[in-house]
Amino acid sequence: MLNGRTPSVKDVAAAAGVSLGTVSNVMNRPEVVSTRTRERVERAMADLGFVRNESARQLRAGTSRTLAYVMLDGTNPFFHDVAQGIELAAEDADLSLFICNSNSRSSREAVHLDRLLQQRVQGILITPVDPAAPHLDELTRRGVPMVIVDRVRGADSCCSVAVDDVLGGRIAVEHLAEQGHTRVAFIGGPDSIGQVRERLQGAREIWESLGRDPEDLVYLPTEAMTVAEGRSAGERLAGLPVRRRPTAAFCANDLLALGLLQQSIGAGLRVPDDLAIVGFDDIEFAAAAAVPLTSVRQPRQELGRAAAQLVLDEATNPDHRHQQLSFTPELVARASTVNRNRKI
Amino acid sequence: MLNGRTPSVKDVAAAAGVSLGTVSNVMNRPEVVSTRTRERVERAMADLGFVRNESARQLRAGTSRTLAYVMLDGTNPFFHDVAQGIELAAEDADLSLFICNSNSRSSREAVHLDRLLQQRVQGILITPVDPAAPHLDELTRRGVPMVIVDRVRGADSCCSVAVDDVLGGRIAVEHLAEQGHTRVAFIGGPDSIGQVRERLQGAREIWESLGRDPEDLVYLPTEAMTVAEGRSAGERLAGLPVRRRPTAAFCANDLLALGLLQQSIGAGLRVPDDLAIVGFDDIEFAAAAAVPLTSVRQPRQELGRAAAQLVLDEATNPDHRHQQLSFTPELVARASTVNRNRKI
DNA sequence: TACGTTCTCTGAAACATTTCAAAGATAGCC
DNA sequence: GGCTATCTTTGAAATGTTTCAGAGAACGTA
Repeated sequence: MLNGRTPSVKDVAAAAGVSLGTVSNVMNRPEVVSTRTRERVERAMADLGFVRNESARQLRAGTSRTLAYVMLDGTNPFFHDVAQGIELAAEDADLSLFICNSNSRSSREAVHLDRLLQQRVQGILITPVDPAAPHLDELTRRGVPMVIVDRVRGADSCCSVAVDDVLGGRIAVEHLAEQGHTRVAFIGGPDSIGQVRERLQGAREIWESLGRDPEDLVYLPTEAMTVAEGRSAGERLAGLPVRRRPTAAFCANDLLALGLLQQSIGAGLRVPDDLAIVGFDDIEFAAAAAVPLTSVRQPRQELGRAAAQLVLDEATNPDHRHQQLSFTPELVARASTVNRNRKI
Repeated sequence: MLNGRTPSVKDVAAAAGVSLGTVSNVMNRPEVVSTRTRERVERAMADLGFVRNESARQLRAGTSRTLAYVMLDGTNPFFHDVAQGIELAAEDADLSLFICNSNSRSSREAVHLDRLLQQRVQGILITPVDPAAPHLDELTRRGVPMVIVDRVRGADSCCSVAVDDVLGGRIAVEHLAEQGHTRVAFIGGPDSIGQVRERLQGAREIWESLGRDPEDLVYLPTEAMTVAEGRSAGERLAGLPVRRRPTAAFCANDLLALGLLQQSIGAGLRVPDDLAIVGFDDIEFAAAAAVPLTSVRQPRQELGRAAAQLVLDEATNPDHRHQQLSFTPELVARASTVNRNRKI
């Protein structure tokens, strides 16, 4: 009767001598079926090796059991930590998580979103290439719950979860100023990235409020936020005339900072004595660097978890209101800025 | 007529004044429909904002458009590179990739597999916690194409893709011997992990074939393959009496090596002069470490790509034969073992 | 005009599940 | 035994797509 097919509820029903509806009840409302019947059905399922067909379930029920996260850059561990936070929240809600990676390409992002729409996922979490991209509006227009992660978006068109990047920039540079540095580099880019702009803004704000000369906060733009770009920024830094050369650098993320650190040590500089370095994100490899990296910590997992909760609220709560959650970053001082052998 | 529902083929058909079948043809066999009609249908789709319901498609067509990868450890960038390779191959075949993370927990792995079975994915790629786990047999018994990545499995029960770990162990230790080291540590564990055993075996083989005393190859077992365990192994290493203390360490992966590197430098050792270090995997952060890490490179993306091709072959080719692909690892020598200021 | 070919299009059946009104069984009570 | 209330089970309808046999139209040819 089965001839090789994978068994369906119908087969289970036949084997257990009950109707389709009863088998469905055993799966979805076990409390309404008598213990005896339930056991017989469960037995039949096990014997036949029945596995529920999720497509059919979803088609009829109209609702999927998955969330999706479209991450921006798979090579940055930061996003994996965010994903891990989402995964934990999804697990609690008994949902699966679909992880996609746009690799900073807007076209790839659009392809992923289209497919997720086809899958009718319950909600989409995304760290977009460009928060203003029209394909994001498309989602909200369709009514798909969406939360922007680690970016913000104008108006209250959707929920978002981020860290106060201006504050992050302030505390990083404040820390460097406290360590006695009078000329500081800001490394990051391209400045189409909102975070870069805001971290720089925070850096400038605190710098000026400390009464320092704006000229002494040197902006070294990069093409991307990668280790390789960090190294190249290090070379440019080394190329500056000594009088103009900063004694400390604030990098817009940890990958840049690690690249800078590597290049500097390779060039014979002592960190932090010749060059102090602050990163951003506090990824695991920051602490594990040979000179452990001072960094502005974002609560990565917490970010993901909060985002997941917002998207679930939007999906299930009829009087959901969009929120823009902002977390507070925190400075983690390590050896790349603080020299233990020197009293400050 | 739509009252808020998301539009279906039926709505498109009505709007374009054609039948259901024609709309379906426009999507799946555009060549059989006349240009005029096709354009009218496409117009209607765009106007209504039609998005195909993947569940219904899959239910009827009986086949999904997704592959899945169950990775072992989301904190190790190695697996993300493998995933990236799979993703590229999937993209070529116009499939989506579902990435799950078992976090080295067998129970979590089983949950993911069960869900993937429900989704009727086309094939499963997996780096299993335990290649002998019965829930893997279950998959093959059900006829779901499966490929083991970075592990091997007895017999020819399924395809697998891996690197020759014994060889990897040999070339790592051979390199250290060439650099003049006469006492070497092997750091890795637990030895329930096949890789650890094989890399150690390779190390021992070459060591003995070079006529060295087995006593001089010191095995320092670890609890896990993490940065933290690498640091702790460093402490144990430092605790050995000087006469017994190795001057070089071969770590079973790069995370261990990075931890060891960090601990060693923190303790004032010079790398490689006081301690040379070789890692395994050649993750991106290996090259980016402050003392760039010598490592045994696995072709990570290639591994993923090959695995995806095997699983697709199994899914589509009726006379598919299981294969055990083995890639050749390659030593990448960097500053953690080779001192530029010293002639060898 | 009649006929065969080729090109388009149609509409009903099938996929595996959930849902729900209603039927049936069981038990308690007078 | 008859009645009601409660607990179980049933079976048909519905979900949105693909498939496919066959109906129609258009066209060239004899």
